Amino acid sequence: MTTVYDVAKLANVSAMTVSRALNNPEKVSPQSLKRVQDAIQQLGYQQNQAARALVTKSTGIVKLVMPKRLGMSDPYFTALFAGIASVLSENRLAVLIEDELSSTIKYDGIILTELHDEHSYNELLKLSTPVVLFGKGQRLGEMANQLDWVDLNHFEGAYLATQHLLSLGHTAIALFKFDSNDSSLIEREQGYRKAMAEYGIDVDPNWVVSGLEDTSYAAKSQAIDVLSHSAVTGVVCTSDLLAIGVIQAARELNRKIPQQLSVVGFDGVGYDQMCDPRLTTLCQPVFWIGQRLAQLLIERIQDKTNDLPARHEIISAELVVRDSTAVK
Amino acid sequence: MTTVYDVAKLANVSAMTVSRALNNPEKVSPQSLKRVQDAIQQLGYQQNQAARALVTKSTGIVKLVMPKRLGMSDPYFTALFAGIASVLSENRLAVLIEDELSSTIKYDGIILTELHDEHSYNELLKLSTPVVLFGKGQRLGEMANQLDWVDLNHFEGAYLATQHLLSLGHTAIALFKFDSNDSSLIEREQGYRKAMAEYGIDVDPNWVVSGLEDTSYAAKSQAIDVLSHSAVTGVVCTSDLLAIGVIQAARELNRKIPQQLSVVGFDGVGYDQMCDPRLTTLCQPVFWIGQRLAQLLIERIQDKTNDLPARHEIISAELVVRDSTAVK
DNA sequence: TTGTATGCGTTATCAG
DNA sequence: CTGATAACGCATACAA
Repeated sequence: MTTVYDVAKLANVSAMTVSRALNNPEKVSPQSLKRVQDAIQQLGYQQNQAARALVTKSTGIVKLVMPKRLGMSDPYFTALFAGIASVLSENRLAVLIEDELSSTIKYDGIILTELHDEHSYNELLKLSTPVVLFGKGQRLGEMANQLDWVDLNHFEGAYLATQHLLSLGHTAIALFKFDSNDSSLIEREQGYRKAMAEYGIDVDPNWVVSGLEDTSYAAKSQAIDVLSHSAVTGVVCTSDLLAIGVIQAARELNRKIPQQLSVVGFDGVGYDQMCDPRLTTLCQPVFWIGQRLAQLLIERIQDKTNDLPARHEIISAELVVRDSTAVK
Repeated sequence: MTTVYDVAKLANVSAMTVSRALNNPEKVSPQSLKRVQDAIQQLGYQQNQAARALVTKSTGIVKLVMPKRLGMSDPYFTALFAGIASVLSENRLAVLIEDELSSTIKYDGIILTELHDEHSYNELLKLSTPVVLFGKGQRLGEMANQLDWVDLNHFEGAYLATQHLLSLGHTAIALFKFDSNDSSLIEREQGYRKAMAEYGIDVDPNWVVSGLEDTSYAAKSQAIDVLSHSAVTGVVCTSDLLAIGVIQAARELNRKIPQQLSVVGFDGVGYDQMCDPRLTTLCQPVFWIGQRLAQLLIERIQDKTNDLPARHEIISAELVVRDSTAVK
């Protein structure tokens, strides 16, 4: 293994100059710099991260805690990961994925996609490491506001989806919610209700279907029920999977989409692409969200002053109108 | 930060004994061991990986090179990753994901899910690190046989899928292949042809549709063409996405599934779950494949003798019969 | 601008 | 079975 000393010898400088050339090139004379760089080239020298970490107490590694349910092959988190990784690798940081907080591997910062409870939060504080949350971490209450986070504008998203159907002349609009004790779903329901209220429509309790598993089958069986027993002509779903289930139900009931029933999905990652007819959906910029998560973390890692305030970013989703919605 | 010296002082032993207690407990007297363990408990001591890595030249990190196209949110690779991570974390190894071979972070071993060419292979040899391939790495030719790999039995899979349709009385069976210069698709076609030959059926060239993008839309438009101009009653697809496209085409042509057309998918990860009717598919044990990849790598990392032969595992997929296939 | 001495926390070596 | 010492490769502090 070639070390700074090998490089130093070849470049006719001291090891220190090599180190500087690597970390603070501006503090080295152009001539020395050039000689060092040539030597590095020639020897194919690579910094030893372990030695560097030992003395700088930094690792070049960012830890990403993915939700446990990720194992169930979710395109959403794959896209999120891709966004995170893209920014991190630009900054020469590696991503380390684990499904729990504790581990023996050290890291410079951590991105949490799911913060279960106060217990996790306390562990987090013990680590005293830069951290960014995906989602408001609402279950932490006030504590979450002291941390950086990036979240989707769930309220606005559902509002836009509902307004889209309303503007097409629909009035009997159902909401299909999958089960989650995450506040994001509460906000989506609020967005739906806000839009309905603005159009002066009383929401029939039967229109709001909640507690669903997030699968097309769960949505399908519920949708068959709702569509058979009510005059609903539009459905807002909180995921594309649910929307696909509703479309399957409509097919079984011989309701044409979009002529007799309009359906809006939510997420726009993966599943919407394979729906027939093409799904109108609220498309989340998941890749971008991942990038922002990474960017905020990097800023915090690089912040020496330690007085960076907590930053909170709320990102908008965009309604992509395709073939599953039409005028009533 | 507490170090071995802190622990040593508290346990009334030397730092060396602490180190031994951690790495070779059997070489320490039971009394000392107990005192050290207690001290570790009490102080909440954690090994400094960087320092350890510096001297042992090991990192506790396994690198996983995912295909670049992963960014496109593919449930297949998410499942594969989950399998890999499960085994690795059991062995206190962390997973580091990157999309290219080179990086400054050191690692103990590497799992490659996509080996592009000889160039990559040469880089690999320079690293002289334990490596396991996902897939035969056929494009490396002979070289691949010197490496460990795990692959699916593509031939058998396609053979089983085709045989299933044949046993249901179908004779005009099409094959939908997505575009890939990977040998796995060649093998799948061979499996299809073998089954057809065994039933004494001549394959009509029009039945074999290749060069498709791996999307439901690509399959749909092609399928409309094929189904309109031939007497095909069964379709074997090389992915679930293609199968979904074929089903969409059938719907558009008013062909009932499975009464008028039987369709078999391939993969059984993610997309098959949301198909209507439920998709008969060749289900790959992707999670298990991931686990095997990790296991082989760990064995190679732990192998001191350095004379472990290259191991090659070929894993079978299982035909899961659901509602998209029926007797002719 | 450059170089020297020193230490980061751990384990290998070798002596006891 | 145990301990003293050196070394891993790099960067910080200080001196030149």
